[in-house]
Amino acid sequence: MILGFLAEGSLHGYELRRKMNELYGYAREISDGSLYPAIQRLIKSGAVVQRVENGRAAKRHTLELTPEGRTDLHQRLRTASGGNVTDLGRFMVILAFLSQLPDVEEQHEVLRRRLKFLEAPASFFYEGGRPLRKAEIQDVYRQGMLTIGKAASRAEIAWIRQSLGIAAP
Amino acid sequence: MILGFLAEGSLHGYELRRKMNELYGYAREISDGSLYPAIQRLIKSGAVVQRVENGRAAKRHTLELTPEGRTDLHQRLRTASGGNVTDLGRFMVILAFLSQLPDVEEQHEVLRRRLKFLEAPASFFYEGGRPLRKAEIQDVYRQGMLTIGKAASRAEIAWIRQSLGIAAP
DNA sequence: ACTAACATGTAATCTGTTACATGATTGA
DNA sequence: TCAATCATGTAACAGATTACATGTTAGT
Repeated sequence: MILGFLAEGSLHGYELRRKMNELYGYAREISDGSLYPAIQRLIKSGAVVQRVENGRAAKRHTLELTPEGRTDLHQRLRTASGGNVTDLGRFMVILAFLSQLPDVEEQHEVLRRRLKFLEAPASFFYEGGRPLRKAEIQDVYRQGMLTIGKAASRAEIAWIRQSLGIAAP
Repeated sequence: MILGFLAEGSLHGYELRRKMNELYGYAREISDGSLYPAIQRLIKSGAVVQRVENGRAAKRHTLELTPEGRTDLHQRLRTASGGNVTDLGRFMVILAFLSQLPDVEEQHEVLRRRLKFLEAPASFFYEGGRPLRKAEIQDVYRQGMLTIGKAASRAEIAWIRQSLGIAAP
């Protein structure tokens, strides 16, 4: 997220935190204690440079992405896998910055990985390795989980197919 | 999750991990290094007791929920808030065990908190504190985020309203 | 004068991740 | 006999959370 937002333009930490909280805060609030150490790690790795602005009385550290930082971002987007693809919240973060990947074919490759996950038979509950279907579950809230998951999945599959230019089967 | 699964019956760690991975593994894989220390913390807090089974050659520790553990689970479900309500993945875990709450009115109160969140105007991107609508966003993938989010939200609102016995507005 | 928002950090503690470490059982 | 699965843990390291710590600016 830090690399993604900085790829759109230089920011200082406070603005960055606000944007990060808007994008992801519904899932997990970004606190000072996690943001500033994360920025320091990126500075240490050479992905970000910090310039202290003198224009204001209050010290204000403008953060700028280096060419290495941009390469790092591209690599992270290109190789998105695991939870970054299967968890909706984390995939949304990938989606928010996917346009930063210069090659459209690489963008589509990421979408295809998400599509593959969505199209695989899945449940939250299994019996002998086999995903349980709604009719096999007694609990109303667990039935609801499948109802909700199915609706979300259908909508997303339709959108991805359309984005990739694939006809609905 | 540990308290929830143990509320349905005693299990040993390995089975517990499998069930946890089925329910939540799409988002984050449960590893031994996080599960076993978590179990030890629950034993220390008195929520869980461990009985070593002698029936098998391989040592097998059956985990059982104590009455205090059950009270703990109920309290966690009853007071679910923040990310546990706003993050879909975490809310799903709440939903999976919500029937464990003895009072139906308390179950509904949790659903109402989720409904309130879903019905509030929200986006992933804001301008001057105001959520941006799809038409105001240029990036196709960010438009997709809103498309997906809206569809998922609509389906979930409909299901919760139906569960609560509220007519569609 | 006071409050909210702006602005940046550190310290102690807790938790998660990854790799290591061990051993039994079951089926090919 | 070999591999997969069952079964339980620890150790080193990385990262997150919470509280602490400080100071400015703009509006009422």
